[in-house]
This record gives sequence, structure tokens and C-alpha cells, in this order.
Amino acid sequence: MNKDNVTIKDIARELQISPSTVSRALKDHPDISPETKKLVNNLADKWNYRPNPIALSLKGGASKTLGVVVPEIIHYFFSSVISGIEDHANENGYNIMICQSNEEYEKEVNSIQTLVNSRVDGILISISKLTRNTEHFHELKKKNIPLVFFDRISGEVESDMVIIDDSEGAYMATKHLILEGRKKIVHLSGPPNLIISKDRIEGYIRALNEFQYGVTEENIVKCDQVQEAEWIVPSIMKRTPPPDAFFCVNDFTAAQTLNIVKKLGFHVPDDVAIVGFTNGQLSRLTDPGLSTIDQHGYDMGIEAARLMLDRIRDRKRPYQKRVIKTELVIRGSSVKDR
Amino acid sequence: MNKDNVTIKDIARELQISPSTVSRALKDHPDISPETKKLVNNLADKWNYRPNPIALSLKGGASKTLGVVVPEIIHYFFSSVISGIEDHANENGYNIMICQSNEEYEKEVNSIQTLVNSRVDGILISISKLTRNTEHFHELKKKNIPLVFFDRISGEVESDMVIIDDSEGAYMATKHLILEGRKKIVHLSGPPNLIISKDRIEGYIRALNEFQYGVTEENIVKCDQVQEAEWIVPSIMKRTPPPDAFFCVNDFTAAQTLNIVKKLGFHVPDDVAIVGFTNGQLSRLTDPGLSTIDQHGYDMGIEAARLMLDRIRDRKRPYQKRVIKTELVIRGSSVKDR
DNA sequence: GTGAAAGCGCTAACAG
DNA sequence: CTGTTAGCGCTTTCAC
Repeated sequence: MNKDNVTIKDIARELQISPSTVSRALKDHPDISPETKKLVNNLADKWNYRPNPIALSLKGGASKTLGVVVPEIIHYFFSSVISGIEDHANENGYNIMICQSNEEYEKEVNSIQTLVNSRVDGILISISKLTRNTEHFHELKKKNIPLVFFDRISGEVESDMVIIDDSEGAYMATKHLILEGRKKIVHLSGPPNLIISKDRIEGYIRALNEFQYGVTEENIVKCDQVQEAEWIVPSIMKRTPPPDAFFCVNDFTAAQTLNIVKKLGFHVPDDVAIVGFTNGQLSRLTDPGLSTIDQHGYDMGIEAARLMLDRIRDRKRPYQKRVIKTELVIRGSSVKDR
Repeated sequence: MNKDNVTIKDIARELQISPSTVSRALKDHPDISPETKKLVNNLADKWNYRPNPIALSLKGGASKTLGVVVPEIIHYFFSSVISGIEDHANENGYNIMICQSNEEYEKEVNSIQTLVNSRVDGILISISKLTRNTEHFHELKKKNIPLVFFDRISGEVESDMVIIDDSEGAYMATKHLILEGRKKIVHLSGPPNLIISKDRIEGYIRALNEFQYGVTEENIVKCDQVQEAEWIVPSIMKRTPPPDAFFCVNDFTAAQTLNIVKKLGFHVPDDVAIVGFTNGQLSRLTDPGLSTIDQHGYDMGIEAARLMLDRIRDRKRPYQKRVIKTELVIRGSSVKDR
């Protein structure tokens, strides 16, 4: 706490030794005598010496910073993942730099450019809804910058990735509705270009098939935006007979569906059961509480960061794909008396 | 797109001129001949040259990175502020590095240390609920690192800051409840060490006084955590007579209060009206919708970043305190037929 | 109008 | 065991 921005030179000067000796002493190099080490370390402590990471970066190329790109930070799920990434990164001496793509392809490309310019040691990304082109990812690989996809992965880029078992989650949700006696289950699905959307549809269909339910196209409706639900849900409820259950691609859509069907005069869960996906803060605060699939975002973040650090240490190892388990959380929107 | 990490040297070598000339040409130095400039710039474009920010930092000391410390990224309000900061920072060639304090003093101090070590050019912070000590902020001032507080400011550190008019927001909320005919309005308040809590209490009291309502201590209850509301709200509703309105320190507490009083058999808004604070996604999804005070988090972020960049440009200017306007948003939790 | 050289803080190869 | 030197990419005096 004595000086600001103490450098190795300062210490060397004070101790009348050379900077390199100080440098070595600080990293406990075997060549250095114990006395010198003690001297150096004591002064370093006293003066509160901190290595300048910028100089380190310039030197070795490692900035000890990881870049993270998410569609939108305000979503509970992404915030949790970020927390996981941050915690694991910090524990290992890394910082993170966060960019948002705002679900836009352009902004995603920009974000990556920004992070590359900042010389991050690797980039963790969950791709935007509007990303179809994958050239920017291939650029990264060409530049030899480690890349880890989480949750919203790209089907066309080989890389490390961590996902949840979306299919299994959707299967559990649908099966739960079936076991609760629901006969006509509509799935409000996500953007078709995202693999998570496809996987969730797949799980939904798998459950239906298992119980010899018919699978009809009209029961799989793309609907994951606030405005969309506003008119899609009422139009679906006008069918004869109306569905008695919704499995929604996220909690947000589910909560909105919940409100809309209630407003239309249906009772939840008696007339209509609803299951969401995420298990965010939201799901506890609707009325009734929202049954949902827990995505364990924090764990996903930890795992993604772990993959990244592994990759930075060993750039040759084969790509890995980690799958985080999902969990069915039952609340009042799908079962009575909860 | 031709090479990776092109340096000034590469360009110099190719053009058979010296690096310094290239450097000057790139920044349009008057000494350099137009032809040379054109030559250099063309090649720079062609090779997609990007200055290495790390080298720049080492040189001049500016890392073009701002540090941001928030209690928790998962809160809608903080996410919005971050978006605002990020947008304004990016527009001006800055990146941001985000740390979470998790509402802990220790983690807050650590985060700041991390950011300082990373040589950020300034730190924007919203302090944690548990921060009482302000030494770490004074350290920053000693180190001459610009500091901007937003939302949760420190009363003991002189600095630039941007807040919302908490008092006014609370006043509007309370007045709204009074005008709706509510007689007994309980305020569920935040941690007493935060200035925002005090200001909201102040606004609440001001409204009560204006309408000759009595102000009683038992109607101001510290309650801003999920677990607390669980028992505090029921105990309050057992009073005779029970209150007919709640003004809550945030949307989260408000939504929970809403659910709890409903579960206790009261009707919202007939028996009990509720107003929250934030206007997050949440407030649209409760049943009924939550009346609340919009905090304009994004605007606050823009303003905070603006203050920071001003400060970086001119370290001598007097400290400024900006106040963001709040706005009453009325939904069904406080008014019938919405 | 352009080049050579030094230096930002640190490390590592090379010498003693 | 310790010091000297060069260099990471860039800017900036100081020369010419």
C-alpha cells in the first residue's frame, strides 16, 4: 500500500540487483538464492507489487482474459452462465470481457472482432438467433483462437462445446404432461435455425411417440417472442377442441402463455397445463408457479470455462462436447394443488 | 483478411520504409507526404491491419477498457445498466470488463483489485448491500483511477455519480396509492445502509405527509429478500386492520408480496394494491400486472459511461451528479380494470 | 519528409 | 547464482 504501480525495476533499483533477478526471484526460480528471494519478496509485499498484465500480454501473447459473447445479458439463463464462467475464470487467474450480440448477426461479428482486437486468449459464445453464416467462427480457428460454444452451438463448426440435454429436457416435460393426463399438447418452439430448438422439438416428438400420441404439424408452432404469443396463443385456443397443455421453449413464453390463457377464461392447470424451460426467477412468481425444466446455467458456465482453459493449455486435444443434465421442476402450472 | 496480426513492422518492411513512418502515416501526421500515406493506408486496409491495443496500453497507459462492478448481473436493472454502459463505451472505442460482487464486501474489494490489476482506465460501480467500508474507493482516488458510482452510491466518497430520483419515484408511487383511495400503505424497504433505501423511504414519507397521513414505524419494514417476504408479509397481513397497499423497494419483492397476499385470500387490487420498483420483464408477467416505477436502467448506463469518458478526458473538472427521471407505470396490481 | 533509437514492464536466452 | 541484452508493438523525440 506504499506506492502505486511498483515495477520490477523499482524493486531492482532499491535492492541494487538486476531486474531479471527480481523477476526470477518472484517466480521462485531455482537459480536464485533463498536470501535474495526473501529480500525481493518482502519488498514486493511491502510495496504491494503487482505484475503488469499488459506487459505480460505484450510479451507472451497471453492476456489472461477470456471473451464471452451472449445474445442478451438480461436473460436469466445467460446471466447464470456468465456467473459460472466468471467464477471459474477468476479462480484460475483469468478475467472475462463480455459482449452482447443483441440477437443480431452483425453485432455478433462486431463483438468477436472487438474481442480479437483486445487479444483475448479465447472466446466463449452462444450464437444469436439470426446467425446463419459461420465465417466469423472459421476466422477464429484460422487465427488459432480457442472457441467454446455453449447452449446455442453452431452445427457447422467443429469446436469444444457444452450444451444441455435439450432433447431429454423436452422429453421429460412432455412426458410429464402426458402422465398428468394431457391429451393435446402444443409445443411453442424457438427459432428453427437454432439446434436447441430442433432438439427440443425432437424430445417433444419422442415423448409423444412413446405414448402413441399423434404428432401433428399444427401442434408445433414457432413462437418465442413477446409479440408473437400475443396473437398466436389466442388463435391456438380457438381450435376445437383447444389444447389442454403447452410446452414452451422458454419460461418467458410460458409465463406469457399462462397469462393469456387465463385471460381467455381458461383455468390453469385444470383446463390447460403449461411447462416452460429455464427455471429462472420468473417461474416462481407467476400464478400458479410455472413448471419448467431447469437448465443449470451456472454449471454450464463452469463447464464451458473449464473446457476453455483445458483448450488453452493443450491446443491439440480432440474437441469435446459436454452435456449438462436438465431437471424437471414441477409447480402449479401443470399439477393441481401445488 | 490476408494475414493475421499484421504489425506496423510488416507494413514497413513490405513498403521498404521505416516503422515510424508507417505509424505516422496511419495517424495522418502532417509531416508525411500524401503519397506515402496513401501507400500505407492502402496496404493497411488490404492486410486488415489492427493496432495492437496491448502495445498501446503499455506505451501510453490507456487500456481503453472500463471496469464495471455490479452486485449481481442477473437482476434486470443491472443488466440494463450494463447494456447502456457497454453501448456508450463501445461507441467510443472502449471495452468493458464486468465483475460481480455478489452483494459481498470482500468480493467487491477483490473485483476492484482485479480491475486495477487489469489496468482499466476507470471503474463504474454500484455498491453491494454489505459494503460499509469505503477504503477501497479512496484507494482508487489515490491511484488516480476515475470512479463513477451508479444507482447504489456511497455517501462518503466524493465522485461522479448517476442516480435516479429515488425519492421522487417513491413519492409518485405512494401518491398514486393514496389517490387510488388507499388508507394504510406499508413500505417494504431495502437495506438501510444504501442511500437508495433511505431516499425511497423519504419519498414515501413525503407523500404521506402531503396528504396528512400518519407515518408509523411499523409501516416501514425492511424486507428485500426472497426468504424474508415469506414470513414478513403474512405477519403484516395479520394486523387488524390489515394494510390495503404495499409499496415495495423492488419488483421482485412486489411480485412475491402479490403472490403471498393472494394466497392468503386477499384480492389484488381490491383488497390490497401493490406497487413495485424497477419495471423489469417480471412486472408484465404477474397476475395482475405489476404497477411499478420505471428506473430507466439503460439510460443510467449511458449517462454513467458518459460521465466516465468525460472524466477520463478531463480529470480536473468538478464532480457531477446526474439524476435520471423515474416514471410511474400503472398496471392491474394497483388499479382495477387493467 | 523520413529514419534511428529509446522506452513502456516484463521475460528469457545467453553469458559469465 | 546473477547480470546483460534483446524484444513483444507501438509512439515519439531527436536527427538528418
